[in-house]
Amino acid sequence: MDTPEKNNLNNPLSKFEDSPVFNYINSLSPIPVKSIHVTQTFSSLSFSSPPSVFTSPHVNCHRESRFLKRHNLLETSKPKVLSEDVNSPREENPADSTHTCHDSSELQQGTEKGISTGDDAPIKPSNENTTEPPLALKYNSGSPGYDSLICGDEANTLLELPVESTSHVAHVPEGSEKDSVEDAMQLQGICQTEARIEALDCDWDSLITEAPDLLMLSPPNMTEAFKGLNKQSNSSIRLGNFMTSLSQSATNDGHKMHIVNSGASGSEHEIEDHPSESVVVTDSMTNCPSEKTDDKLIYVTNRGIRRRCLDFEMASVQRKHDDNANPNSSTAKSDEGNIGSEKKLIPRKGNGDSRRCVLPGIGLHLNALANLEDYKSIKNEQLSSGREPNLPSSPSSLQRSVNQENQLLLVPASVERDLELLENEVQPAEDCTQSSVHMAGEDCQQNSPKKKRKVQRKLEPSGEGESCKRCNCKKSKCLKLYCECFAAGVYCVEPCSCRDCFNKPIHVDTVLQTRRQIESRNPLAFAPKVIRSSDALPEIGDDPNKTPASARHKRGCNCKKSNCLKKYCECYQGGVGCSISCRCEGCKNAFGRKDGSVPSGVEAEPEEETEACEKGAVEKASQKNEIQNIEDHPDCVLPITPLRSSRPLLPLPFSSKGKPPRSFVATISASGLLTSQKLGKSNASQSQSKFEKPLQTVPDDDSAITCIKTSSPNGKRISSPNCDFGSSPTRRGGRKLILQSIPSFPSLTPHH
DNA sequence: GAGTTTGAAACT
DNA sequence: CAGTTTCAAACTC
Repeated sequence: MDTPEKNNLNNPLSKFEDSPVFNYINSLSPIPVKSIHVTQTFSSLSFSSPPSVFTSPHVNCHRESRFLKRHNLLETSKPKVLSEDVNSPREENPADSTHTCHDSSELQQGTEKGISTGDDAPIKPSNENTTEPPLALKYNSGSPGYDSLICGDEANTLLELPVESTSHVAHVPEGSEKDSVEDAMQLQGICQTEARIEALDCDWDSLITEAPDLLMLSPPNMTEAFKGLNKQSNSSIRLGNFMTSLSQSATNDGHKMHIVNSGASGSEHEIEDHPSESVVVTDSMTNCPSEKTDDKLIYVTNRGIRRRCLDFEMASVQRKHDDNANPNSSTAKSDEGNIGSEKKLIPRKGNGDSRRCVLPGIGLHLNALANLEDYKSIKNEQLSSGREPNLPSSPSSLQRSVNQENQLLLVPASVERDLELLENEVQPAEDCTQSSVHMAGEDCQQNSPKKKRKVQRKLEPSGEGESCKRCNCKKSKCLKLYCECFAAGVYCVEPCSCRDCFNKPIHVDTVLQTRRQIESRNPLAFAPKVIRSSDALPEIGDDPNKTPASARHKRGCNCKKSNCLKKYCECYQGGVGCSISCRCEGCKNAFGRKDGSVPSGVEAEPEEETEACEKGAVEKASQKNEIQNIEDHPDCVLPITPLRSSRPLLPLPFSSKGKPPRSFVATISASGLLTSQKLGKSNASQSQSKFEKPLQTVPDDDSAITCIKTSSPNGKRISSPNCDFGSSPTRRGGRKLILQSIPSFPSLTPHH
């Protein structure tokens, strides 16, 4: 176990010197080759990737968090190791390497699900997020450990998040075994540098200008890293060149990744690839300044976007990034890099919307997410933080981070602190981040599960709750729709106070199976309950139902005592008005009554509308709605639901099929793959409007997809969310047909 | 924090 | 499909 990797590691260094990096640095255009490799690996991997039920964002986050922690630990403990000897780190942690090997082997062997077993071990830890020195050590130990972790986690993630995640994962685990190994080797050395570079990336311009200094100063490691890369020497000179190249590349592409990659070599290729893969995301990312700031961050964000799309995916991606970074080297550097990225990420969040962050759940509905930088950032954050990044929620934190970004570049330590703080705060919930995108942090921040929950609920009754899903299940084992996390397609996270929870990466198989069962029963079971479409307005107009709100509840509520004025009412909770499909009694939904009457002006925009009375409620609801929408309808919200994203994982298969169930779609979209598409139709506009960055995903599939599912297997009123928006709202009239025609299930269940 | 209410989810 | 039970969130005290 140890030996091979070690050997590889050692060799890599030499490789490092030899080709990629050096050449890269010298020439500046290294990207292509590696990136290509990466992509390939990804592709292979991605396909192979198993179906993860949800990739739980949480999981990913945890992992990431781990990474971060690990990184931190490493950094603190072994910052220089990498720099000194890229190889050494790997060697140092033979045990780790072994772990990695196992994981990787398992992953590879298991390819899809086999991983789960292997993953379990690794995953659990990751899930816990709790600081794990061991993990850190693993990572530190070198890429191997790192890889292992990654493999395990990633494997899960991969399984979960086939496509994007896979890509990331790919390099680590299987795929790119060779490549990965080499990359890892290189990465170790490079990673450190990259990490720093990334930090630098935060502000290329500034960095560039300052680069020399920064490199020299802030990143002593950088220099070291470079040395490591080069193995000594000329780091400064090369750095100078490197910097210039980077600056150029950064400016030009906006993909810092390239630069980094070039510098870093190997692992980074992946990054580049990712961007390409998650085109939308990447683009968005690139666009965002913040993105630039963090190469890795970008990666992560991209990944995150893809994922969160699925949070899971995101997490996986992030992991990969982290892994990539880690692998190399120095975990320490990698860690640093990660950290840096994270930090940066955080900042971005702060800067960007992220605060809002982050979206929840899986929510993960995520097309938009992909688009949204915020979403990305959020995801990244989440990932970095751990499962649930809390979303950094705290704006303050975000802001801090933002401000820090620059500082970070210069002053890593401070950044780290921030990151840690963020992590602590954030960890709670990915969902939050997502859901909260707007609300952001409110919820997420909470620490204790119960408290958090309550707090969140109080704070963010509607949206956030979802976004940061945290359940309190006692009997369902979190394997039923009763469980919000499960329903959202995300893994339960630490903040959850559930008992006997099986909704964890460790139990991926169980989760998937259960999910399948549920989907078999009701294909739309995991679809967003509330379909919002800003676009829907027209529909609304059309809709007799009157849902004032653009959005609607997929099934409609059945309230009898709450008058649809409390969260008991899913419509209300979702911030949408009741519609014809609702069977509620005495409907007084502030967002729109079943009869069509609009309570108080809610019609146009529930969120805005509700004002008066229920403003609070309404607002909350609206917020939730937004969140939900996002989650539920990736389309609408960017970030959307991690849930969806998580779902998407499952869907991946669907994707192949072509028409994932909405949930699937959502998830997919989140992941960046398909997601946007779905939304595209109905929600795209909305999402865009809100996020504006939206992927705008390609509508193609979406339309089809969206409509497709409307027919519910179960028969309860299911209108595909998408359809709903698009068609349904209008009501079923014509659209139902369409829905029927569409095979929602296939996409969903089929896979597994 | 404990208990109650509520309605969705699950079951029959 | 309808009725009942189970469940956990939402809510209240």
